[in-house]
Amino acid sequence: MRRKCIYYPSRPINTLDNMTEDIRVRYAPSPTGHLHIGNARTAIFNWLFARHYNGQFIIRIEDTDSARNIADGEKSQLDNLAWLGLDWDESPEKPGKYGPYRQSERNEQGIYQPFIDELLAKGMAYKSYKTSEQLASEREAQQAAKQAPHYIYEYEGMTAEEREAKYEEFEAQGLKPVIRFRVPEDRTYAWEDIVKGHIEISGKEIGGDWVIQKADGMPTYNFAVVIDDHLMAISHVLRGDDHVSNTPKQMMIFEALGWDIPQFGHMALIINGETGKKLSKRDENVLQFVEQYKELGYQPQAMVNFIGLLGWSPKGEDEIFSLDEFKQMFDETRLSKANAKFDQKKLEWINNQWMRRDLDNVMPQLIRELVSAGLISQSEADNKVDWLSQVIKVAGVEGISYTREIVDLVRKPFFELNDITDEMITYLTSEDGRKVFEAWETAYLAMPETATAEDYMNTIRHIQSTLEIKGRNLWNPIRIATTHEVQGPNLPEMLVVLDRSKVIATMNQVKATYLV
RNA sequence: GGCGCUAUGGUCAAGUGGUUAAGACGUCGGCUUCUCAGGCCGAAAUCGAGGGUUCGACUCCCUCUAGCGCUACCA
Repeated sequence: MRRKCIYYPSRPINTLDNMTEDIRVRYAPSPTGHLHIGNARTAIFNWLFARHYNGQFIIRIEDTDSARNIADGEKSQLDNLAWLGLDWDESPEKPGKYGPYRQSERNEQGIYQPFIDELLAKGMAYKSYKTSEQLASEREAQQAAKQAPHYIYEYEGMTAEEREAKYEEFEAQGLKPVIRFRVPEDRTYAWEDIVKGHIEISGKEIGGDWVIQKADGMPTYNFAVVIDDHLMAISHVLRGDDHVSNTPKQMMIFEALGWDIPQFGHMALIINGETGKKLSKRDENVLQFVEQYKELGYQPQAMVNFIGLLGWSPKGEDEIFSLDEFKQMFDETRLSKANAKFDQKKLEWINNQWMRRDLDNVMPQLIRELVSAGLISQSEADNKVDWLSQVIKVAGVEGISYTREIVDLVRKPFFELNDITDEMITYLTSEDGRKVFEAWETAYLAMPETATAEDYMNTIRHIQSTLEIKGRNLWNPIRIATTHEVQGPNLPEMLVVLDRSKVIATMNQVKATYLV
């Protein structure tokens, strides 16, 4: 059964605000790449959980696989988290009293070794010298026999002394051991999951004795997590569904060491809409990384808004929320149990909403897009901020999904002119076209530079009534003469923004080329 | 194969025995008497299937099916 109350250590946290100081959650990425959408989601929900209950949010780097760590992985992750608006109480750069915050450093300091030794001494773990070839052939044999892969304990029936003797024998052969945990298969591991309710898994289903320390001396993930979560006083673990089957392994270590077990919550996964599978870093067809969205000009608030609604729903009907609003509303019982497809269209819509809501703040970014697209130089842009923001508004920012899209919207006719097509020539040189052009040219030249969109509209309406020409036959010749386009934003508004001398030059050019 | 989890429209989802089954994205249609964008209005679901329980089931139970996850000296 799901319940709103989370017990830690044994009291409902919602009833007493001053009890919430015990809440400590963590985001624990491995620095193998940039911040993935899925990881961002885990981080955001952990942050929300911590902040909603006035708890602490800490970041721990799980870099026990040195082969997979990449140079700037950690920095990039943290930078992107900060960009999203998250903050944290403890991290490698902001050590608290539970440091260090990188598992590699914790290992160097010998934090894990005493617990490995303790388990060894208690006979709950042992040294295993099987080679990867042996392991592979055992597994193959099991699969061939249609059995579930299961580790085969090599010291069955031996006394401790006999086992020690074996160790020496293997060592003499120059073999390096890993440490395996002796899994109690008669136990059932059960917990009340914060999102999924009651879950239980039999010790028999673990797959047998698993490695807690690798041959290189590094602890494995499932072991280090337990040690660190305990030592760092983590009270709640909110993570992806894909960790459900790790949970019993971790529980047995907590138990073996005599420690309290944190509350677990396993969130449904984000899946790829096309493949239906867990969103994977290898899916090239979906933008996977927060950084990619940032580069296209998605707003951090929009990313948070979108992710916050993926696998979680608020009570009312609103859809646009800030991080702070999510924090106020957060309720772990509203976390969805079913996987959610990543819907890029919805993200686009949410980002559009945020850009419009926050247009003044987004404007500098929009202008920067024009500079990086080479439409205008930086110095010129600096001098024409007001004009550029008018152009951007007239061109239709209201319709774009992310800032990068403004470039193509604004390019023509504000920075370049289209070629005149045959269709345009037809509009221009028709009988109506010639009349309209002449009337328009006269009217426009008579108008002051300060004319408003309304003035231009009135002028065009006036031509409509005197010439009795309307619709495209009226508008297109004017559009073509001034912008070389037959479609685009509202013409009167464009005319306000367009440089008058350029418009006149364009009109003269059109006239000389097609209307003499 | 085994174990675990999940199942409301194309998508995100509300819904906890009696509702016309919310809302949003997307799609389609109409209007906004130049186009595009925007705005406004409107349309579309036998609640995975089959059995029960009940006066009554999207809601409870059982079975099936499907999907996903895990099954490493990765995390």
